[in-house]
Amino acid sequence: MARYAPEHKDATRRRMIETAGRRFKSDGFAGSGIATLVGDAGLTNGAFYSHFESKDDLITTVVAEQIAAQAARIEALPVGIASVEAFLRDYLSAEHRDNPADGCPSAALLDEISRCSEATRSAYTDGAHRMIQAIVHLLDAGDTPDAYDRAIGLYTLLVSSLQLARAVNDPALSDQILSAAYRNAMTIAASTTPPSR
Amino acid sequence: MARYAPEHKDATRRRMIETAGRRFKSDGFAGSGIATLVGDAGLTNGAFYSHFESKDDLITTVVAEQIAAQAARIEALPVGIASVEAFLRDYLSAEHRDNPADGCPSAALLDEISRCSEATRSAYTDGAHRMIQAIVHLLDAGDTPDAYDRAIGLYTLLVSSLQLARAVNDPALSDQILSAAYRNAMTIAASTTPPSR
DNA sequence: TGTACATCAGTGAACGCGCGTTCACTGATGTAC
DNA sequence: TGTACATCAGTGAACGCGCGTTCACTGATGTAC
Repeated sequence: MARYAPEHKDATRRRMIETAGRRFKSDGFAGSGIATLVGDAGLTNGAFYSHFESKDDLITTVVAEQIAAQAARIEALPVGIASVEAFLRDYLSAEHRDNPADGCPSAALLDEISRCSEATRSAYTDGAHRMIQAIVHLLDAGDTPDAYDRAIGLYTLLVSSLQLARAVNDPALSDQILSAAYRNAMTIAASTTPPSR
Repeated sequence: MARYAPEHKDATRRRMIETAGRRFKSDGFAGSGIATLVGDAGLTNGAFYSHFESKDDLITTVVAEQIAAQAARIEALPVGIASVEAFLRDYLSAEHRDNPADGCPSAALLDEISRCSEATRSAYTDGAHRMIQAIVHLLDAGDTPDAYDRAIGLYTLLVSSLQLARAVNDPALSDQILSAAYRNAMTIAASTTPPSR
């Protein structure tokens, strides 16, 4: 009865979500047109609307997917300060700064999200809760209000440091922002539990 | 010879820069069209190009103006930890969160700036240097590398906390983000110099 | 003081273009007989 | 095994619209005489 195996259309949809994630993180939501998004996935214009209701539907789907992936990455880390250090080095690397398409969705898109639809903001909010929870666990400081505050602080400090390092034109300042962020993040991470070194 | 006093056109230009600053901070660069920008200043479409070369020229002008104003606000603060505290409370207030048009340009626009022209990024970079310098002075911790790192940390922590508080849909989480930012900012501000309370 | 003129800030219609979205269609495939 | 058919993922042209930008113009004003 069905022409293609049921996985076929699903695979195309997943490919769209993946390539759109990369495109949005490089060019922003407003800067990414349907023709480009669909072309990235090797399709043409009209195919879009058999996969998504609208551009906003794609944005919401991509935001949910991207932030969940980022949270999952943190959940997969071993607990403890050594692991935090390794994560910070990776997050605050020049490579991450120079490749937004492969990187953290919050750093690339956070201030655009506040201008998005309620559906998109809800998707982001769910992801933010999960992300904060994951950082609390990573810090291994118990489920205390203080641990929450520090987790939120790490989250925001990292996101904005990457944004600022990407915004400025001066390579020396950009590098300094990344290394300052590392030290400040360690200060916050260790502001109750002392670092292991 | 001249029809109007020379201040007349200058005043219109300044009005455009001011209203465009507010509009950009609410709706983003991409989300603000020329017709709207010019309408905000009480003009019609065609008047735009006798004041600015292009939309990008306006963006660059506005970014330079906005970040300089923000830096000037910090430069005007009295030095010391009590002053830092007062500034943090103001920056991290619900009012600032809920009124992006009146607020900090970095919080509203930082991740869009990395996608702007080199001219705009240069304007922002100049402002960022000045801002960091102003925070170093405000912290009154000497011109040491450590003071620089802490100043950068405060800058990024504040910006992203406001962004995150604006992005999330959940009022309780949003409030928590602001109060967490206050504590973490104080931790960074005081990470060498202890707070006065 | 009154009139003709030059200036030029601002008007508003028009330009080509790319946007998000729609839709009649194509053609590769699995199924039925 | 071979042929006719139904399915439906994907095509590509077209839609109205708002974008950034251009330009011929208007009309309020200060100056010249």
